[in-house]
Amino acid sequence: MPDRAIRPRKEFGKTIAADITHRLREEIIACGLLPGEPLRFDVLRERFGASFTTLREALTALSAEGLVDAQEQRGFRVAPVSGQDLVEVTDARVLIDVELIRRSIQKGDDDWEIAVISTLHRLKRIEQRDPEQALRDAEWKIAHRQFHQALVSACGSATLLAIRAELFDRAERYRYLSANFRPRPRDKAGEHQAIMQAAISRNAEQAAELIETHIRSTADNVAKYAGHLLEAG
Amino acid sequence: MPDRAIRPRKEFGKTIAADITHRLREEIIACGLLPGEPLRFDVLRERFGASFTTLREALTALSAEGLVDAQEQRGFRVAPVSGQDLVEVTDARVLIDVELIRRSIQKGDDDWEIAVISTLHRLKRIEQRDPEQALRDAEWKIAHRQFHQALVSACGSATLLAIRAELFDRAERYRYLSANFRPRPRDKAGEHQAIMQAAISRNAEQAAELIETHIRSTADNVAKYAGHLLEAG
DNA sequence: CTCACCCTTATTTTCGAAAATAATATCGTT
DNA sequence: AACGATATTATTTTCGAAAATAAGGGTGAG
Repeated sequence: MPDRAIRPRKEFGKTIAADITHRLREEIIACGLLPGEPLRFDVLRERFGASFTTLREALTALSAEGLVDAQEQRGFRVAPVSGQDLVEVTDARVLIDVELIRRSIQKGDDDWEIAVISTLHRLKRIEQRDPEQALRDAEWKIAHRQFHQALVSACGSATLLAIRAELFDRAERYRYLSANFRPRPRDKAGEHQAIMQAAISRNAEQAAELIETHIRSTADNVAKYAGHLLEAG
Repeated sequence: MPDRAIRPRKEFGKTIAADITHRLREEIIACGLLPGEPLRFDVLRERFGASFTTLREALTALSAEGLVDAQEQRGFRVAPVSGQDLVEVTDARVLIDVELIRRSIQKGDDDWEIAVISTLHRLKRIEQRDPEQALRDAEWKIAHRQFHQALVSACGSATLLAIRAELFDRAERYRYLSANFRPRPRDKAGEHQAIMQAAISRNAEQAAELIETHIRSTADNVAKYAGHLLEAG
């Protein structure tokens, strides 16, 4: 494996640019890079071991996703957060997720049901197995994302799924941002269970209602306990 | 104006990359670059007079907008078209535009009404003034875009407006693609007039219905008269 | 004749130097 | 001291050469 020696870092994607895009996205979502923080090339160059132009390509891609803010001739910075933005992202997510879960419930086949059930199962196992938080969080967040992804995966529109994925990422960043300030959520396990049951029993109206409540209550929680972070910038 | 001599091409945006992104977007939408066509750097370099990396940045941005297809290690090509994609874009547009026009009707102030009325007025003037087609088309398309933009501009969500704009561009490309094959549309002027009236009189339900019909009938027309172009790619 | 392999060519991808621009500090004038 | 103009520094942006990768072509073994 001589490649490994020559170019150690290329875990995701075939090109370095795609890899860096992926790593930067993860860091921004997890607030390892804080909202509003300037993204200077010198710093990024050292941190990610890539050249100006490769970094520039990654930042341009993330700019289109709404995670990075490009200020022409004055560089890039992590996209700032705000109460207004949180409201917009939440509203857009409700609009799209509600529609997509309706379509998935209408079109979903056996494989879809299996995906919904198994991703929820994994999520619950993680919640039960390890009441610790540190290790749990990363794994839980992946499982959580996959469950919600599975719910809408049968909607039939790659276009809307791509838009949904971007909005999910933007919302996830707010959850990370507020994670240290808000208490553990009330009964998320119960909510997920109810959503799964409504979906599998093909009760579109109930599933739509539950999803909307789920998304909005999470956002409300963020706003309630991290409101002080949303207007400073 | 010494800048002009040193760097002739920078009409849009402050950076060359932003300018090229803009010009490439226009050409792809207008099908000056055809769906599926490979975008080789040698060719683009000569055509746009920019370097590899600058072009790469532009292509990356357009890739995120769905107008360019990035194939890792194998370059870029104009995003292909298909019947499935047309259906998805149309569906997504209906979902979002219908919602945004409802919100605009609820929130729109005097300035919004003025924008709707005046953009429609301009559109009608162009239609009446110059029954020629060649010159009309470019101008008409701009006015048409601005009218539809005005209708939803008061919705209050920059997030959803950005998503809407991307979908509009993708749909516009299909209209260009089919322009040479389909007859002049039936009564677009009448449809626009009706939409404006419903909006101004704050009849949200009627406006929503008219917009949906408007979007779907345009897409149907494209599929009907340019169907043969949609599966070759 | 077919297929796998290596070699050659075409193309993309990455890099760091150099140019362009913005930010900051310095200085002279009022 | 306050202000504006100018020089200095910091940072971004652009470029084309060089490295990496894919595509194409030919050769020989089976």
